[in-house]
Amino acid sequence: MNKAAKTATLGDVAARAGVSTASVSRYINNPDVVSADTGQAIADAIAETGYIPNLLAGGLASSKSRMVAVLIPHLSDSIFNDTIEAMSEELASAGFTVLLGLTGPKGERHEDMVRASLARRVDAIIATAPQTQNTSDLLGRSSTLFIQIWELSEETPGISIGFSHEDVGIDIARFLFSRGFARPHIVTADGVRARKRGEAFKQEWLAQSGREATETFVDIPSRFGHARRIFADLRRLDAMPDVVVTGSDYLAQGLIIEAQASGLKVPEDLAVMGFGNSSLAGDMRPTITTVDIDGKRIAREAIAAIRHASTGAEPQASVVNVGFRLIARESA
Amino acid sequence: MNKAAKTATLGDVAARAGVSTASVSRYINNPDVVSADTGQAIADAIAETGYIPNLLAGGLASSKSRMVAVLIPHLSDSIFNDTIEAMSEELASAGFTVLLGLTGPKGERHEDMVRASLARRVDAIIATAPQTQNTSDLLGRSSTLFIQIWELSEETPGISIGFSHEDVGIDIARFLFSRGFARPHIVTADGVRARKRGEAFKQEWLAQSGREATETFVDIPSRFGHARRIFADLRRLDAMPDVVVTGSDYLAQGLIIEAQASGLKVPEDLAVMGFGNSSLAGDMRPTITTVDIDGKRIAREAIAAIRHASTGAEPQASVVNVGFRLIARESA
DNA sequence: TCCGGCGATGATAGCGCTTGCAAGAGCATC
DNA sequence: GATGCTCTTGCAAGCGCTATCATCGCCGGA
Repeated sequence: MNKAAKTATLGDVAARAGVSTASVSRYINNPDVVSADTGQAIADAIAETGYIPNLLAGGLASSKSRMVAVLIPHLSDSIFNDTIEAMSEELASAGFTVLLGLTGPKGERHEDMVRASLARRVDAIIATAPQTQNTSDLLGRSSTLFIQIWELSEETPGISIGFSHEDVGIDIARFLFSRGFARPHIVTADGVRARKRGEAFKQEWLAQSGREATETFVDIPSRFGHARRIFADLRRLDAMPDVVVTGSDYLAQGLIIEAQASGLKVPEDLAVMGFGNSSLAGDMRPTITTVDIDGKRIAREAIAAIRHASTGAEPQASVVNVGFRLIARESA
Repeated sequence: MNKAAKTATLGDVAARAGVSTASVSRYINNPDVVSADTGQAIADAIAETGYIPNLLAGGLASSKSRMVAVLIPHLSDSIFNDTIEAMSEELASAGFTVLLGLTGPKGERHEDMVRASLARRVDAIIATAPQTQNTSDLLGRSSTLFIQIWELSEETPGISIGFSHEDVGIDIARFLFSRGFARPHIVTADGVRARKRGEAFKQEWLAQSGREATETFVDIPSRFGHARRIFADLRRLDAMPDVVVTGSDYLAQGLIIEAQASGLKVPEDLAVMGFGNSSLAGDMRPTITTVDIDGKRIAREAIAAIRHASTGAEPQASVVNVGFRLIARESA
């Protein structure tokens, strides 16, 4: 192993196999188009030289980078993690490389990340946040596919794959009402989606029960660490709610722990609803009633869209609704 | 916004600014080397054309991609998340793009990811897993910088930035002994690092107390969901331990919850030690005694190493010990 | 006045790959 | 035996940028 030796190039492989670089390139990208004999010769040459394709060069030449940017707010306690994990695995097995962009809890760095992604000439940008005015300008100019996930948005250019947050709010309201709860309190994170769920929930609750639900706001994201303060706020309410609706399983878990620590029983004294069906939800004591989002499905739809776009065909359905599932467990 | 228009290139900007492409390139990569006048002209031209550099082309030409691959086992319930988050932010602000590679809990896809990273000609690969025989061959041939984090490894080529897992085991043993615990039980994940901590812990405990610690093994990674089974196992032991040592705060949290659910008080009836100082550790009830790893520090050291290597200088210190800090809280 | 030196700029040869185009080979058809 | 296909292959022109080298003023010192 001569460490100083320059890495082998397509040309080296071609020379060794006694064919043209074009054939080697064809073999690598689509083995079937070369004859069996040359194919074998090339395969041998690749093995002997330890050739590793240079995808920078390949991307430049073909103007297809086979890279996809995944933009999310943050990593820890994130309700997106399961989706991102599924996304990353599906993308990898489809031959795409994932560029990770953390945009900050409030999307402070969203535009920077979009810009960086465009500079890398990614084939698509998958983001949990919508396009902003600035980013649409950028994207419009480059015609890069923009896929917004966890959302159904008709307005934004590009496609969106997700579910209706309004419907989630409505379903939760109906579910809790049917379970006989009387004084729900909703903890809404300071973001568009959570607000949509919150509004829909409150309206539907009013429609069902004729009474108003109470509400608290928290900084985005809804995380475990917020629970102490929120629980303390709850205790200060005129009437303690009988169920609290949260925007993430992490926060739900936190509230359950706080409630128990102060002697309340969950769900008897206080019930709690989560959101996201993170892996912890089914393992918590009590298990957490929550809303499941099918991350794998979102990932597959996203890849299908990327594939479709790369054929040059006209964009098809620009809004894909993957739905959600309310999972009734012990906590509410 | 003419969507069909080809994206502007360096040449377009140069033409518009009335300078050569070389000058534009210089301006972009190092604004100071061009005169103020041309600089201004170029800046205007860039703004007018909406130019976004093509980093694929740039990387090809300079053979510096300014991309760094970050390879981790998985995303959810991961003790690495805080480190990765820090890493990603530091890298982004240093102008690097992060390639995310999920290698699978047992590193099933480690080699694939290394190969993909090399094909992208990343400037460095940062991984939590060590090089394997196959990957060293690959890396040796390409002379790409390999940085192993969360580990101190003299053997592997490349550099490693982390801490001594043996020392962690020893410190935990001493700490628990000094707190007066008598029957520790250690839950060891099925991975090299956890084993190192486990062995060191057991030896040191024996040395301190003259008695053996009991041990259980779990599948890697140590996650929240394992807690039920482990706790059940604990109850079946001849003598219930008075403290259990885990490999992650998630698992520790799970055990605390199980213990409480079955009527035990933590730490009075059963104490629990975590590992990693994830954000939840300080917010749990009771707060979790754990070991803190300075993720930001690891990130900064990694970037320093990448910077150093890119100057072409000889590799400096190949093992950087960032240490760790045992944080005594309520759970043990 | 002349020359060395220096800062700023342009011309240009690649970086390693992809792909349209053309050409050669093999073969069935009439 | 000529014609027209299909299947493989090679040639060569880029893809958009960086970096080396040469050039051109211009200033200070001799």
